[in-house]
Amino acid sequence: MSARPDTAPFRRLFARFLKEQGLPVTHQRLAVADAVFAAEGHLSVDDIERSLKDAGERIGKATIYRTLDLLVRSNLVDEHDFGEGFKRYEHRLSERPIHEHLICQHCGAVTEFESTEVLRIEATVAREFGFRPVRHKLAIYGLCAACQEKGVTVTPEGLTCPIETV
Amino acid sequence: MSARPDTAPFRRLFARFLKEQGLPVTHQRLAVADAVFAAEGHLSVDDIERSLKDAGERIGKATIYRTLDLLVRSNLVDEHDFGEGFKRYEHRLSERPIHEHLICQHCGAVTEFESTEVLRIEATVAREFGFRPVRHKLAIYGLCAACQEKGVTVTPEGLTCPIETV
DNA sequence: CTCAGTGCAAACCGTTTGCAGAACG
DNA sequence: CGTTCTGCAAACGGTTTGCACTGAG
Repeated sequence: MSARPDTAPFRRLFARFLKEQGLPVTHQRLAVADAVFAAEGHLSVDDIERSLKDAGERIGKATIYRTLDLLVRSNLVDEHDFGEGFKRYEHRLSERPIHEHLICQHCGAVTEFESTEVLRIEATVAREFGFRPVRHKLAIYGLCAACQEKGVTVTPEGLTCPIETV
Repeated sequence: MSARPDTAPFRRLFARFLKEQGLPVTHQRLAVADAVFAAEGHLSVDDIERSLKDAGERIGKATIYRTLDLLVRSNLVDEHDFGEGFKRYEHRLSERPIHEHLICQHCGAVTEFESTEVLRIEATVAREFGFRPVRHKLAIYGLCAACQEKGVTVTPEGLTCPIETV
């Protein structure tokens, strides 16, 4: 349970970004950044708020949202939407700079994986459509191994394929 | 401008789905289904509401949302979230049953493309993580060809990579 | 006739914004 | 000290829900 890496270097990076943009380096901004950098998973705003409260910080939700916007703009943090009705945030300082997500539709577990094939797809669309890719999001939804072992199955209730159109 | 395919067969499919589920086949449900089947692009709820109003239908927003839920459950319609703060809906009756999206960050244009490589990626994660893929979403964000020709460029304001972590 | 569906409006909930007071530079 | 930020609370906007009424079966 010693998974608390030193966040100081990351905090310093964020401070540098703020200075470059001519923005004040406030205690609250550093505290929010710390909360995100210290965590490993995909954090909701509620997660961050709780983490700050546990750390004894008294920071309003509005400030958290405003700081997350800065963190995303600084490229130090990625914003995700896993279709839960709210956003999640993940720092980019792991050893997996580009990765995709596997989302279990039953338990909600999120697994990360890397795929160089997506880069090939990007290159293909660049060639074929003249599109200049900047960023991509690949999410695969399904059942994780643990849920399959528990005997969970997806219950299809829709019309079955192939669709007869006549 | 004759892009108005016959929606009757699709409407019949949806009616069949409703009957299979023991749900009443109402005028409103068929009207919403028609509006989605008749359109080609990725529709917002506002688009659908407007289309229904233009067709002389007086259908409340709540009914549109409730019917879209049924259409998605029937597998006749896909739900998308392109990060605009609301959902978009697209019927599945085109000749591109599985396709991915190219989203221009400047003009918002959405282009569809097919990629068999994503299926290979799905197979890989199935093998590697024991994950059973059901559905995926791949969206590539960047600049479309038209915007590039207009001289639009992405203005990076964040810290530049690679990130020095010390 | 009965029960589910519809329309309306209010509730919901994550997120954004306006403003008086606090803090960075 | 001026400008920007912060916290609070109210506003916002897409979506959902409660309820009296309508309509499908």
